[in-house]
Amino acid sequence: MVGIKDVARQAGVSVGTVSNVINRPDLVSEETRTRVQSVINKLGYIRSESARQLRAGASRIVALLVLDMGNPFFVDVAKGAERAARQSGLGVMVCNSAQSTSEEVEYLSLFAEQRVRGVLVTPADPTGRSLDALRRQRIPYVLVDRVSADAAACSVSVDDVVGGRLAAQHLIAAGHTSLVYVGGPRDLPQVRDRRAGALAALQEAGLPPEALTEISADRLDVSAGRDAGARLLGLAPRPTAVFCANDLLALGVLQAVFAARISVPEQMAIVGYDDIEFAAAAAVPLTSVRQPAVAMGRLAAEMLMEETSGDSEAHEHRQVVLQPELVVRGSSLTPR
Amino acid sequence: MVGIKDVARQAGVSVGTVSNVINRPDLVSEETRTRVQSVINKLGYIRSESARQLRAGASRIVALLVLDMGNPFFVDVAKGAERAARQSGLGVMVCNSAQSTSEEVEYLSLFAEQRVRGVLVTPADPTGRSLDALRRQRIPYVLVDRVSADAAACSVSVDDVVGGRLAAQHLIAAGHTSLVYVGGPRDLPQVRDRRAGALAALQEAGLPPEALTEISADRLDVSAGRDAGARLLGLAPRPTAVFCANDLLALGVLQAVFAARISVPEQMAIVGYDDIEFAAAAAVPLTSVRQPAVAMGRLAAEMLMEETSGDSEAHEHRQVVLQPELVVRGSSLTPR
DNA sequence: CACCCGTCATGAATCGATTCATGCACGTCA
DNA sequence: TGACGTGCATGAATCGATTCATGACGGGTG
Repeated sequence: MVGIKDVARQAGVSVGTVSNVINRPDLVSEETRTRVQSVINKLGYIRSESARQLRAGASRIVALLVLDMGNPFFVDVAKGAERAARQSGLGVMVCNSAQSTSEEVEYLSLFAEQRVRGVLVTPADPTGRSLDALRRQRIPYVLVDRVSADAAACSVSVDDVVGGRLAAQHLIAAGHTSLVYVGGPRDLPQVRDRRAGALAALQEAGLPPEALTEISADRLDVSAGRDAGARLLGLAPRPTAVFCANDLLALGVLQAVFAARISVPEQMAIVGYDDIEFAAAAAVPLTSVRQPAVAMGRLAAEMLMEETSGDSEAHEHRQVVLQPELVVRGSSLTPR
Repeated sequence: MVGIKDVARQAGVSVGTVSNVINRPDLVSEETRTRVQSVINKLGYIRSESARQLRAGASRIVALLVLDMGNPFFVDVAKGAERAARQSGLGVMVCNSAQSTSEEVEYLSLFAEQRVRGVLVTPADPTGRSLDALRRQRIPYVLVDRVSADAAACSVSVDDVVGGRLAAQHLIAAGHTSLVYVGGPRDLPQVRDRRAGALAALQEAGLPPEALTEISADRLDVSAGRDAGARLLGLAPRPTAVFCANDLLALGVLQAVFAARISVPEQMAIVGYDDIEFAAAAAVPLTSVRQPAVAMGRLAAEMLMEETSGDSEAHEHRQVVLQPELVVRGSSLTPR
């Protein structure tokens, strides 16, 4: 493998000069620069990131750890983060904790070994303990889609209470006086907050808390949604309005409801959450609460870079909260 | 940041011994080992991957470069690759070329700088030129979902001609005598091969090549599918059978067809490709050609590790071709 | 007692790029 | 002419872990 020394020898200069050609070309005379450049091209020299990194102390990679790469919402977050990072010359390593605390811990220690520049993470560990490892190593991190409980880090999130309220208000305005919330694992703040928002909307409309029935799925994916849909259909009287903690669940529910030949939205209105592309593409387009996923990824990356670029003592952690937006589609239109 | 030297000093041993405790514990006496271990824990020492890597010459990371992370098919491939790599203690860096040759080139050079252990790639560049960079750097790579034209590398793919034939045979068996192929960018082999398979099936059934009408989408995603669906509806006479190059397109077509109040499958049968989870979750569950995506990712990673572990001279490149499978669902049931 | 062997620990050399104190050559100005 | 500055190039030191030749020590054997 050709290294900087080979280039230096071929070009008849010192290694320091080659390094300068690459990193501070203005310090090198025109003539030397072109000569060295041409040798670099001829030999196909590619500098070793590990050597650079070793010297510099930190890598040029930002890690992104998400809960579920099978959820297009996180794919969008990744897209936003990647774009922002690339603009600053950083690479992004996207990893999937699959909502498992142990996977999360393993990945975080992998990141620590890599001396990544920083980590963008939607934690799976409800205790937040797994992040201690990062703190001990002084690796900056930004919480994504989660508010930092103790303000120990920056965070970018979307107001899930508002989102839940928007969804429920919409259903209430359409005349529904009771609704079902299809949630997921209780320890996910997202799941809890969306429910809290829905409850608040009911209360504001003068409806009792009992107007909200909850069905709890054990994962947040389509097949869990199908199971939830089956349970939903077993309820008596049959619910007329359903709000799901995310679109994957909603699509599963939709499918189960369809299979039972119940028409949407006439007999049952369904609202999802995230507004993934497949929500609009469902045969009955899904009403959903849109989250600015790409923007969230971008902001998170930008905040991380802000933190790592300035001097770390002066840095003040920020909590950015974005607003969700209701997107009304066919699955919840007011029946005439 | 605490390094191996700090550990050595605290534990009263040499750096070499600390290294041995970590990497070859059997060479160290019980007593020393536990003492060093406890110092490691106390100080929170985490070894620097960059330093290891610099010495070792190659990193412990495998790169995966896919065409579209928005396509759940590639998410599954990533899942398979990740699982296999993790079992061998390797990390996976997943990146998205978004079908852009220039992005691809940038990422590949990033990988080269990182001295990744190897690359799993579904090339976007139709010329295959972008891979030369890897070859020059002697970075092993495995083609995913693509056959190596010149056998210059290993590859794992699925027989797309067979897949296309399966889809078309199914439609022909249901009584359709002409069909529309909704394809994508012509330079993607996947798109071409699936079409070729469909043509072959027509021929085998004694139907003329004109029985296949082609509509070409410019991307392989849902919104391109919607556009294609609109064009499809403009055809006269209206087609009764549609085969799409992937499920994203098919979902878009389905949506457009639904919006036009044409019933599926009674008035129009639709078959997709990939069998992503959302295919089954569509309100009219989509008939699709299933590809063993997770297995493909796993195999690709395994072949890469096989290539990198043995001595590279002895390695013989292999071309593994998997078989697709038709999954019949509601979108194509034979009308009674 | 001399010798050998096995078990452990040592510490210098190494990987490749960056950085910075040093110095050379040339030009300018007093 | 000597002093000084500027523009460039130099090469040794450095980052942190691994590796390996070396050697210390203790026990067993002839």
